Amino acid sequence: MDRGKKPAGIKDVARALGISIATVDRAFHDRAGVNPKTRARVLAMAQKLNYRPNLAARNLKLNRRLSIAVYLPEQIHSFFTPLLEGVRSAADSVFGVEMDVEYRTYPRMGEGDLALLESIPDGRFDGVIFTPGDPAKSEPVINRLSRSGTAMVCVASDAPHSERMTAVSVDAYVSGALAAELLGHTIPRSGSVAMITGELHVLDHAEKLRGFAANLALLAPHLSLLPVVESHESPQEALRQTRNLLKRHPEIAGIYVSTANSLPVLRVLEEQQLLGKVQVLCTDLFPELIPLLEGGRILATLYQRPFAQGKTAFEILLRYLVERIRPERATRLAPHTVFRSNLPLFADRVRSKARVTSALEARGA
Amino acid sequence: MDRGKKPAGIKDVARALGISIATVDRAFHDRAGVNPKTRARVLAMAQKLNYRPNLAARNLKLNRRLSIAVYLPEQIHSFFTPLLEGVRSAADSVFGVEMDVEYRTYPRMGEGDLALLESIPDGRFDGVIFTPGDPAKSEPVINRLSRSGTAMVCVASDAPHSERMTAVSVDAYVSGALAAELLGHTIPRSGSVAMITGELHVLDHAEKLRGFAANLALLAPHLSLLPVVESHESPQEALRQTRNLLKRHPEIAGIYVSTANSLPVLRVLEEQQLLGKVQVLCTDLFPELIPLLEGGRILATLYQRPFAQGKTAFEILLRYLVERIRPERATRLAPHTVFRSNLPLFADRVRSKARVTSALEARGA
DNA sequence: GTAAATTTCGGGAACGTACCCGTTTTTAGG
DNA sequence: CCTAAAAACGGGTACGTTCCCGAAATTTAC
Repeated sequence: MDRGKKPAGIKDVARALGISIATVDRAFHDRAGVNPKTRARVLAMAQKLNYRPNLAARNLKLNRRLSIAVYLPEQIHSFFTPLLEGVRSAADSVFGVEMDVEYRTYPRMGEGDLALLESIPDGRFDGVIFTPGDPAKSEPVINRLSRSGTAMVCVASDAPHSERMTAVSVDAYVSGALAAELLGHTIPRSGSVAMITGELHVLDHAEKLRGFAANLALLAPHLSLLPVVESHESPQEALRQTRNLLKRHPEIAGIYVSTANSLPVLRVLEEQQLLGKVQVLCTDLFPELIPLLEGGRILATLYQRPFAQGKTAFEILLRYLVERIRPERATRLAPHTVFRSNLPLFADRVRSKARVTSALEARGA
Repeated sequence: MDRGKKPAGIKDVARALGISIATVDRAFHDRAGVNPKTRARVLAMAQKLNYRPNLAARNLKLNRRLSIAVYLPEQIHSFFTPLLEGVRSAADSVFGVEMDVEYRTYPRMGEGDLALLESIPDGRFDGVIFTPGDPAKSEPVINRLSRSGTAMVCVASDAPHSERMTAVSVDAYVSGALAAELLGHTIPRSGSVAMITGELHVLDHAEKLRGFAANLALLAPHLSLLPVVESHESPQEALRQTRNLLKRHPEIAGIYVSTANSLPVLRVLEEQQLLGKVQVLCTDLFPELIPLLEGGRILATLYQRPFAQGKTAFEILLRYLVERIRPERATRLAPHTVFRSNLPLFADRVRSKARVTSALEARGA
């Protein structure tokens, strides 16, 4: 069906003024070689006739191809797989823009990401979506590429002091704050709570701690915060530290695990028969967590919506590349609080774990 | 920047086989007049050369224009304004597809929506996004338009027994379930809770009740559910009913208001000095709710994410119109649980209330 | 005043695809 | 084996835009 009068094209404007198409084109694009008066007349007529450039024709003629790189870690699988799917989903639903997307992965954050970024020559890509492992060390590369005109988009993590164009992530402070408020609401009597995190020198984790501590004091004054436990994302370390924590504070009323690596902590709680007695808040969602939520063994998990992060990052990047609309310095998504009752809405996507392939791919769109 | 080798075009395939472009085109489109063997060779070569149709060229040649209607109520303002913004946002970020979008609004659900739909001639639009007021009464129009080839997309509400293509809304059952679980977690002692809804013959509200009742029994057996209160979306009725409720059950421990029209209920609670003592859960987010959440007077609100609903609905519709990808029968979004601590992430969008204009608009994209 | 330099403009090709129309090849029928 | 009909295929144009190149108009220089 193609009802609806088509808006005026460049040749309609030319005909209305009795001038050539070439001149109208020059006027529209502020190119040299057109009399200022003529230009004014053209613009006025364009306005009057409601001129709309036919983007299909423009793209065809210009034949511009966007070149985009997506470099992500494979670990943590349950997080970066859906994130990548989000990027793909957004990339797949682009029509009318020719582009090549190069997907690459590396084992885990901090292992090879820097080398991968550094291998990008100036001007090779129009945009790069990536997760900065060590923000400080990444800065030089990010700045170099940014200055060479490559739009750098951080996702899941951030390098705020670099010259990246924008960053998409979940608001970490709010995650921490939410955890504090939830524990405050669900632990009626006074008691003490603990936070188990990954590495505090990772910005996100530090932010979560800030949010947690501040809001615990504010919204749950009956709860006291024990010293933070850093697991350094190591299962052994997490096991040891958690056992230590529980030995020294057997009366603990709540635990907030602010990293997705929560399984070791949960195992210790399980073996000490504390699951269900201690209020536990986790981070992110993966298959092992589902039965625990369903059984009410843990209160909730703060889902960082990797799919939405990937999708959003790509949309923002594309919008900039096509329309030169500069995004905000950062986009902070709201985490989803997943309880037992709303779990079914999230569990489906998590259960179907697609594999991350390290292949080099390209697609047109 | 336009690095990246362009994929094979139709003429590359033709040249590789030593045949004409026209024949390749016929083969690709299953048109008559091509030898089956030739067709097979063409398809094989296309595969081998990684043929990708240039959508810009195709669109230019076909010159198809999509015609889309978006018919929404103005009331409830705080909900449908962002919903419309979501639609607009999605429509604005479409490149390479020429389309006309006709936005129209009517005062409130049930007032004029049916007439508006009925006024659409067969084949006038490729797709329609709308909110069915009375599902049963809307069915005939929806079916007529659907059969005539118009993709009908329900948003915010649904007409599940009609032949609409798909529907986008928040999962109402889960909303109710979530409310039950939250009250269960935050009310430690046994007590009774009430649900105040709009109209139970509206599918959404009935679903919320189902979810609430079922999960209250399951997850919060210490709470008993009082008879449901129907406010019929009338402020006077809501005031009267709420006063009545509180008089008969002064010991009430929690209230779940499952309609966005929660202000009358809150006013009664305020005047009886119960705000902060009774756990209150609301629905949706509007300016008046913000200070109440900030002050901890109400526990949380179940935000139905109108912006996301609008955006999603448009994306799904466009995807179908362009790529003929049929969506699921329905898309159920997860409501956001907005507490005091994560309120800032939502409050901004709510505070800036853009006006809904009833103008007829068109835009190219 | 004329020639040269400069500005302003128009003609026309090309981007990759779809499709009309005319030409060639194959098949059927006697 | 010839003819006619049908099937298979190729040439060429158009979609709306961009942009090169050359022509025309205008300004500048002497």
